[in-house]
Amino acid sequence: MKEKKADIIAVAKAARVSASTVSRSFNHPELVKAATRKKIDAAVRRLGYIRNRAAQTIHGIRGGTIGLIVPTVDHAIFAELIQSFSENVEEQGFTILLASHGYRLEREYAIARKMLEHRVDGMALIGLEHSDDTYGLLQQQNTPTVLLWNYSDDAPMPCVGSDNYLAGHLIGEHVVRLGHRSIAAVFPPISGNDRALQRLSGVEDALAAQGLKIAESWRLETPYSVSAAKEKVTGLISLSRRPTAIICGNDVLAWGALHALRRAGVSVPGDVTITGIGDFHGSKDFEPSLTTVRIPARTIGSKAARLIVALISKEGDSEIGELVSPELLMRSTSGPVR
Amino acid sequence: MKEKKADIIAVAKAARVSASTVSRSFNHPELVKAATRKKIDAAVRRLGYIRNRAAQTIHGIRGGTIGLIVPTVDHAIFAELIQSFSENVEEQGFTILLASHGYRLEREYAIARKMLEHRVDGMALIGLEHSDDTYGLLQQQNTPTVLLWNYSDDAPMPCVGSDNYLAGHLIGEHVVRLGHRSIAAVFPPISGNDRALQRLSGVEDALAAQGLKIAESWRLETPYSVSAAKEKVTGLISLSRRPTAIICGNDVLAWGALHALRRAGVSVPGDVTITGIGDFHGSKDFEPSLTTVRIPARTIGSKAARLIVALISKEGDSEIGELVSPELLMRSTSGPVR
DNA sequence: AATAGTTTTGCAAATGTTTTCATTTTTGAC
DNA sequence: GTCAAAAATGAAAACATTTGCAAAACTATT
Repeated sequence: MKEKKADIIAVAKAARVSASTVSRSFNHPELVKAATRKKIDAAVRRLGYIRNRAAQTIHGIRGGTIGLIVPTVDHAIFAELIQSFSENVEEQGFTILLASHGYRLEREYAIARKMLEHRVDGMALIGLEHSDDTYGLLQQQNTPTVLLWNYSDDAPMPCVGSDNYLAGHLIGEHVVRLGHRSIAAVFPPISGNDRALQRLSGVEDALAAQGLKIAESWRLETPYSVSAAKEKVTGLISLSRRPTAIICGNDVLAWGALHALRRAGVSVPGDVTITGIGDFHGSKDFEPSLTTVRIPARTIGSKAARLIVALISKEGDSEIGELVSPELLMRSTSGPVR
Repeated sequence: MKEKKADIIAVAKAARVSASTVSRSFNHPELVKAATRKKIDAAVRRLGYIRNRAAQTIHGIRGGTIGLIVPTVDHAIFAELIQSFSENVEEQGFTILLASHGYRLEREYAIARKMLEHRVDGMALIGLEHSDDTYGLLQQQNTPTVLLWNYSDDAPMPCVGSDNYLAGHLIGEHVVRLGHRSIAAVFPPISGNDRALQRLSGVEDALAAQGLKIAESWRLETPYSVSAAKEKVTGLISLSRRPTAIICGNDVLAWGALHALRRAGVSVPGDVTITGIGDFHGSKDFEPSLTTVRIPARTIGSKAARLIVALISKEGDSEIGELVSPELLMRSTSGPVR
């Protein structure tokens, strides 16, 4: 265990060539004679040599890492996005450096800094809402960056995502069009979460267009979890006056609502309409299947991956991002008010 | 945009000290006079300097990264584990380098190699089943490594996880104890997935202890998804002879089964008993609530984080890992055969 | 005001690579 | 068998840091 790990010089000695040749054999194999390459490969194998990326990064060579900062990994919503993004980025030879900030924007700044210390080739953040420090840092270091999940024309950086305001608007419109007037909303906390805020605004505006408004007592805020939503909704429907529709900020909350109603023996959509946003895995196959707005996480992930790689390699800041539209999916949990 | 990024020498010049002092001010602040430190900090801020970890890694200094390779991020099961692991590891100042291999063990080897090139301080892998190459590589480089999710006394490396065989056994036992004799199983593909294999063996052994066996036609293999499971189970219950219990390899599959039965109007647990394994978010609040075996992902994540950090800092390979026991949770989807 | 400690700093070497440029070796044509 | 051109290799400088050691600058003591 004492013998230090092999470095390029050890390999060179073992193969009876110079270090330069070994280096070349790795980075520009076409410049070294096949026979020599073979000797080197053998030596590499024999010594268990593993090149040191850190040492090459020092020469301004790209390290092949992309920093990805998410609020949390543990949401169906992000898990799918992360998977798709990382899959696509790995295909291009990059590895991702992942961290989560738990919806605390100062943490995000600290993490971004640390990733920059590691000299990531690019960065990806969730949402458009970030501290000025974070934006400043990224701009000043001019690190290729993409903003995921949300799209806006006047975002300060290239972004790939959906229009969350529109998503909210679509679902709000759908619900009022069904004739609902007594409408409740169940949303996650909106601080540090522009996605949720925009969805809610979209819903509110859609209702307002018909002169409707969500009563204060029907506007529930709950953490992202089936269990919290179920509890809140159970409380909601035990009230004397009960809404005929409950618009949920995302599918997980809608699942919670659905379970609450089932438990209480309230029929969906007969008595109450439930809607989600997101179209997560499982929503389509829920019984009854969930009416929601599709926000295609996989598509966003892969487009974002393509964009960041382009940004990194071409240094062309021409690209401004991409909007992938949300789509209303009318399924079985929504129906006309009776 | 043309001016190259500030390096330590630029900072030194700006602060009118030597590079060594700047370096010290970062790494051993107690060795430099407060006033000097202040000058340096000011210069750092003014120039927007960000230290280059790559350059220090070269000096054998720990880079503060831990490689984490998972089959996929996009499973409730792993999302929770990853979140917990990364959270805890970040608290200790580490960042994780994440990649997924999609259940292909050769990919895992390639990824591990790449992470080693990045000189990660430690590695974490899912499960105990890995290619010999991977094990060899890690051993030979003697990189601190922990195996997550699965625990076995005679694992070749420290592991933190649950006993998946036992989990399967517990649920199998529970089901036969309820009097079921016609039992079906719905499991994910077991290739490259020792967790699933062990669970299945546990179930089978528990049944075998009572002389029971799962009929070939009742042994369903489905990808990890609500929708696939729902479809398979829908097929299963349309058969002329129908099982009285369906044991699912994990909670997601159980959800699919539950939806299938609901759809078909089959009562649970009246007509059919359903069980899961995992106790994912949402299983408790499902209606009816899912009988399953709890495998505490968060606990595993945090214990593993603690272990890998200990391994990295102390180099003490004393630690051998930790078993966190699975626990049977009898809820509402299982009942006596009628 | 001189001395002995102590605290701060700077110099230079070291780290593991890549790359430029020069040198050596090989090849092909005559 | 020569010679020029082409191909392959090596030497040394460069990259952004850290660190051991020695020098310089302070403090405290007399």
